[in-house]
Amino acid sequence: MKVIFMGTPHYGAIVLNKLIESKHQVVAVVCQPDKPVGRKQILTPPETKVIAKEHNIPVYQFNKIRIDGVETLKSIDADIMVTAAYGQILSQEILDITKFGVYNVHASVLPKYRGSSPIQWSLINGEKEIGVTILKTLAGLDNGPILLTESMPISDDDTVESLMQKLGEIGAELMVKALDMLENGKYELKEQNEDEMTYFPMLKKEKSNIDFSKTSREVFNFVRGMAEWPVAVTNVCGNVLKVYSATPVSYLAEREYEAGEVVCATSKLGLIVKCGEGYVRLNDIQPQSSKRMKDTDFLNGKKIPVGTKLLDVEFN
RNA sequence: CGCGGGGUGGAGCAGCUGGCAGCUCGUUGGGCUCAUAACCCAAAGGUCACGAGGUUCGAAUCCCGUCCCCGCAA
Repeated sequence: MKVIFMGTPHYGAIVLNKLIESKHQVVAVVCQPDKPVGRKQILTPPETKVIAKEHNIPVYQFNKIRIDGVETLKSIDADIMVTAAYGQILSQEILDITKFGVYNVHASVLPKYRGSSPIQWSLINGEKEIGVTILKTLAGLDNGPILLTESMPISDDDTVESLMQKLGEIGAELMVKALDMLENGKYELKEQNEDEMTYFPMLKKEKSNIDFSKTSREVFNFVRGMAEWPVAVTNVCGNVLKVYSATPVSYLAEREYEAGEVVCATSKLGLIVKCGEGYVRLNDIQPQSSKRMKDTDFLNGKKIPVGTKLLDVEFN
């Protein structure tokens, strides 16, 4: 089949690579415009664009696809459109352009975890399983009928990054399979059960404060779910501390501590904080105006008194 | 010229109202302990980002220029 691929970041790139390897033909790649990255604001092309160029596939980058993309897409001779983390909402007009319409790879077992950050939310909520769904895109949000689903367990070692990689690979295979099925006409679309639907919004920086009144396990999950972006934060003596990793630890405290109080801060043991239940060690952190480092390194240069209360960071 | 922080032994930092380069950790060697997230002793390791720059009797510290790193904002 002739496929128009729409996707932007790494997760999409995994799928794109697989499609290119398959017997199907990727006739065009659509991705978000190049974005200025970093302090230097260097224009950086999305990963999918780079791959497309390597394979001499035409690339299209629309500012607003529903407005400036329609005519172009219509002019491309394709059977189907495939989306994988594209980053823009498609209009009904676009959904109708190709014979088979649009199919999407979503990183959850729908109808659970609709929304843009299923991997992150699955981690934050402490799910034991996650998966990939191939669905037909309708006008609504991740609500189309399901073609294929595959689930996999989440382990304590998993991070947003590792899951993205694994799910990207699973999703890539499923998508190729889906294209085969569609081409052969042997497939069945199953409507989603709206009663079982759950939806989670985009993550926000304003909601990145760690709530230490939760259990150490919940803090651990929150931190790893946020680790890629926007990164969990807490306020240490007036300074923002980004936390990339917090692991539950057992600790013998000399006295009772409140949730959010520093229980131990030595360069041997690390930075240990009391939670609503149990303790966590903030072992991979980034102090304000500084680089990412281990807690033990941080404590070599900075002394934090035991009993210091970690507060919320205020965002303006 | 978006705003701000910073470049000091392997790591993280202090020193910056000029005057012998310091702290915590790591490393190496030795000691103690049934044992340790423990402790004791000793050692190695730095042209203080760069500039045959400026000021000075003297600069890590003050001035000038350059480069690099980081946070915020996007």
